[in-house]
Order: sequence, then structure tokens, then C-alpha cells
Amino acid sequence: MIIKFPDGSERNFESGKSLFEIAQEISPSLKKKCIVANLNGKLVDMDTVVSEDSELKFITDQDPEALEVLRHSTAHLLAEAVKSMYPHAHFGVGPLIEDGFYYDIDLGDDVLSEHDLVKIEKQMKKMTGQNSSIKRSVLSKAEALEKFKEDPYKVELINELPEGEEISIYEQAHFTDLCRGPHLPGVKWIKNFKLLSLAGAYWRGNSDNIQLTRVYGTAFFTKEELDEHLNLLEERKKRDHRKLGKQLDLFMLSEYGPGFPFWLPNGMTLRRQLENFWYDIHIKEGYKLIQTPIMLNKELWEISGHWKNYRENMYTSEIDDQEFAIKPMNCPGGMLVYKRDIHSYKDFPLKVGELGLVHRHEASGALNGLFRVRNFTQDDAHIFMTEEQIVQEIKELVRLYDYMYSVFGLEYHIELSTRPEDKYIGEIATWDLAEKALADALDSMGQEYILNPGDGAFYGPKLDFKLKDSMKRIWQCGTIQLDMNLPERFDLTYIASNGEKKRPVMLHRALYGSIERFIGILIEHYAGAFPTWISPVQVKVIPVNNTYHLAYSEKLIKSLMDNGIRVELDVRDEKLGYKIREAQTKKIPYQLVIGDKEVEDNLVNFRKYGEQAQKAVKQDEFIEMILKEIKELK
RNA sequence: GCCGAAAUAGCUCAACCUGGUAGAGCAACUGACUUGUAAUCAGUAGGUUGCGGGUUCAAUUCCUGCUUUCGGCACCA
Repeated sequence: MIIKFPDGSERNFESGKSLFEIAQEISPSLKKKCIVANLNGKLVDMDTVVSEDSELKFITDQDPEALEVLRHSTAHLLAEAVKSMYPHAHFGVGPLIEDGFYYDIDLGDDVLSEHDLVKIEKQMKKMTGQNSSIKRSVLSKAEALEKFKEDPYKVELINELPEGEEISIYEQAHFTDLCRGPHLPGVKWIKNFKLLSLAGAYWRGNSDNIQLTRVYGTAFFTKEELDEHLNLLEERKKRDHRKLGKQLDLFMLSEYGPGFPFWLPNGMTLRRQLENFWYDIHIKEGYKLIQTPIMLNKELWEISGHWKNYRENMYTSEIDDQEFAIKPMNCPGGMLVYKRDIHSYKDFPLKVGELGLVHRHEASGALNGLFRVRNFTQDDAHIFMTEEQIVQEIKELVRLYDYMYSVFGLEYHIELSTRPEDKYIGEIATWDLAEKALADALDSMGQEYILNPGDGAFYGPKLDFKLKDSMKRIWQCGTIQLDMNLPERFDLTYIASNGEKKRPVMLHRALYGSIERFIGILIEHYAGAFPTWISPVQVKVIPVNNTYHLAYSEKLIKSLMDNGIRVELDVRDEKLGYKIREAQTKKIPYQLVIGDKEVEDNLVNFRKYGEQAQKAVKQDEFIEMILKEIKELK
């Protein structure tokens, strides 16, 4: 048989040889390095037997696929170790995830703690020393069911496989697992791994099912890579917005209001800059701005469909024997504003914006710093228009979103979410039309997107803008939702060019999504070292000696303040080094040291955060420089 | 909401396993020092150990209920 290699070379081998034998024939050292192979486009184990002409690429620890195989096999080793320590354990699934793997385990009445992870790790280390090989074999469905009859989760998985499908299992020392593979040739490759954390996880991701114990871990081929990864995890912790929020006095949380953040003066300043920026943009883009009430009568929520579809997330209260709900969304209020006037097609697209404070009852376990809260400000807007205007308007919006995120240097991708299975209002035909309009707009721009079936809002399909934070978590921020249902429910109309009353279509959209969440993301994104334009304190002035330099410093901060620059003067009787250290730990963009030279020549001596260099310039020059920076949103 | 873990001074942590009613650094306050790019020295004050209940002669420590937080799951902007 002829085997073709990636470099284009071809070589003849006797048919029926295993990949190990083929590698051995090429060179014994190659055989040693091989982990798996890519045979005709498919990853396979090294003991796979080849009997016909094929294309073949050997995968060594240098190839990215190898790392996935290593981690997958490490998950099996974890299971083997757990089985040896807890013989009654049953196993769910043990897949690969970004940066590692996990295994879901049913331990019966046993409970694992962090402490046990160390023990399991030790047991795994012991097992790698035994150097057992990992062998694949193939069973029929009936054989597989018999083999795993003690393992209820595996039985469930096997039963779902189509009849007649080849079922592979992998066997190593005292452990056999149902698995598609491929795997390492042997456990000796598993040297540098770490079990990271424990969690409960529902079987098959369904909260109606029982919870299994999930063990997370990671593995690398070299110790250096493992250490580097563990350091990265430490780095990410340092960037945690909850930690930085405390250090930089941005916001606080209290047990008197779980999920209801308090904004401290510094955080408030940051927030105000983002809001001002938002207002500026929206005025430029031709939006009208409104504000609707926090609380509205239950009847309104019945009309909008929230009472039926969103009730469990809504807070309610009673006023004079009437039931009221605190708004979880701004749209119904916006509908009332629209209905106040008659509208003409000439006013379209009519863009109405609102920074609206909404409250949603989130599950207690979901709360997480500013990322997941129970009240937050949506930078909402509702755009009313004709059907013909949809595509153009969405294009405009995508351009606006792209600009907005570029200001912050944030990466994002777009997802198109379609009609939910059960919870939706309106006609399926209307939904199809709306979904197509969103897709058409993106397609016509050549904008890529991911399809996310069934994840739309109950009133319409949406485009979600997903931002990536420093922890590589994806957060939904911006959203564009096309709604043909609420205009119907609220009986919105406009006067068309022929004088007839017609139904408008509406877009809901938010750029930041939630100002709270967006700030959380920014904190981690910038590691607390904010660009000057949003930084709570932009300039710190530090006199070398209060007796000689304070008067000049006071004059200096006056002129900075007159120019709208956020500045603080450190007048404490402390050593220079002490005051500088504090300015640095608070990550203030500009640190100004004022001594004799500065006073004599009307200079400021500044150092930019993150840089070592000091620069002395005229006062006016400094002010001009920083104002330019702020204006350019840097 | 579910699984697991945690909660000690304003902050970061120690004492808890093995019960004898808390200790350090930073911050704050007072005084001395008068300083040129990441912590000057000395002193003072600061705690119903998250909240309740139990065991005990005695509970920060052991048990238990609740609250909150953390890591996940489920849910979501």
C-alpha cells in the first residue's frame, strides 16, 4: 500500500501494518515521539492498522492536537484513580474543555473536598509510573451494554447511540471507559498535570437531573507550560474586577442588598464618563432621549407578555390595592411614550434612547460581582421604522457597535439567536421574517456571525455582541433585537405615505448592554489601569516639600481643574517615595512631582502610569497634551 | 435554585485540627523627621470573631439553622 505524507513524499508499506510499525520503519525515534496520527483526515490511535493506500501525518507533542489527546487521556487517568479510591464511583462524561478537561463522577454518599484533590493527584502520579498502555477495542452495542451494565450513566449514553454503530472502549490497567478516542499510547506521557477545582454539575446539563461531582484539571507536555498556565490563572485572579473594585474604591456590595451594587465616588466618576460618552454618541446619531418609570401597573406587563413569559424574574409590589411590577425591561414604558403621539413615516426611523434602570430577580447562585447583578442600567433604545428600513438600520447599528467597542479595544463576535422553543409570542411566520431580516443585513455587509438557535428573546430574534474578558469568558453585552410582536400587542401605528394607518416594526438595542457589567469587563480588561479619559483620577500632584512647593502645586491643580481635568493633590507630610507608591498602586494615569526646578521654571514633571520615564514640560504644554488625549478617548 | 467551600480589626491574613474568651502587617490617629520617583521612625487607638441556637465549667475553635461571599452547574444583560 502507498502511504502519502504531509511533505508530499510517498512510500510503500506492506499492507496490514499498524501505525506504530510504520513509524518504526521510518525511524525508531519517530515511533517514540508519536502520540496519535492523522489518517485520511481523522485522528486515530497509534495501534490502528492500515491496510489500504492512505494519507498519513504523525502527531507528536509538538502538534496542537496532541495536547487535546493528552488532556483527554489525563481525564481517563483521573477516573482510574478515583475508581481505585472509590470503587463504587460511577462516571458520567469526561470531556475536553478550553485549557483542560473535567470528569463528572457520581460518588454516592461520598463528598470530595479540595483536600481530596491532592490525594487523587498523588494516586494519578503513582499510576503513571506503572506505565500501562491504553488499548482501544471495538464492541457491538449489545456487548457494550453488557460491559457497562454496572454504570448507569454509560448505559444511558450507549442506548442513545444509533443501532449498528461501532462502539469503542479504551482500557488501561484497571480501568475501562466508553470513549470515541483517540488516546495516548500509554499513561507514561501524563507527567505534568494538575487538578484545579471541584464543582457540582447536573447530569447532561439538566437541572432536573441529579448532580454529579465535577473535577476540573489541566495537563501539559512540559512542566514549563504547566507552570506558565498556573501563573496565568494567578494573573487572572489579580485582575478580578471584584478585587480591583475594592482596591480602587470603585464600588461595593453589601449583604443588605445582594446583587445590588453601590457606586463609590471613583466608580461613579468612571460610570459618568461612560454615560456622557453614550449621550454624546446618541445625540450625534440622531436619537431622542427619554426616561420611563421604574414601576408600572401589572396590566401593562400583561399586555407586553412579560407577565406570562418573564414573571419569575420580576419583582412586584402593591400600590393602593393594585399590583405593580418593577421593570425588568424598558420596552413597555417606551411603547407608552410612542403611543402618546401620532407618527408619520416621515419621522422614521424614529430612534428613542433611555439609560434605564431595570431590576431582575436572578438566582442567588448566579450573582457575581458586577457581571451578574439584580439591578442594572441598560443603555437601551427603541427604533421604530418600516419593514423596508430594517436592513439599512441594522447595518448602521453594526457600524456603531464596531466603533464603540474599538474605542475600548475590545474583541467581540456576533451571534444570531432565533425563536425559542416554547416561550415566544406572535406568529412563526413573523419570526421567520424577522430572523431573515437580521441575517440578510449581516450577509449584505459580509459580517460573520454564529447561529444560536432557540436563544432569542420571547418577543423577537436578536443579534448578540459577545465580548471576551481577560479570563477568556464570553459576556453578552450589546444586543440588537428585532421585534414585530410588541408593536402588534400595543397596537402601534404610523401614517404611511398613502395616508393609511400602518404597523411599524421595532428594534430594541443596547451597546454596553448593562453599564454595570460593562464596567466589570473594563476593570478586568484594563487591569484597573484605565485610559485617561475615563480614569476616576487623571492626575496626582505630589509636592516634594510642602513648605516650598505647596503654593505652586495648589496653583497648578487650580488650572488643571479649570480645564476640567480630574486632579488630586497629595499634601500629606510623607516621604516622596511613599506618596509615589500610592499614586502607582492606585494606577493614576499621570503622576506629577513638583520640586524646586518645576517651581522656578513653571514646569510640571510627569510620569505616565506604566512607564518609568519622567518628562518635564511647561504647564500649558502638559494641559494641552492631556486635554488632547481625553478628547481622543485615550 | 443546586453541589462544594469560606466568613476573624477599614484591608490582607494568623490563632481553630488538639476548646481556656484574639495577634501581625498595612491603613487611621498623635508626635518626631522635611524629604526628587514604589513603603522614615516611635507611640496610640481599633474586635459581641457574619447572625441565631446547641454541646460544655468554658466556644473564634465542636455541632446546627440562617445570611452573605467564592468555585462551578442550571439560568442570563
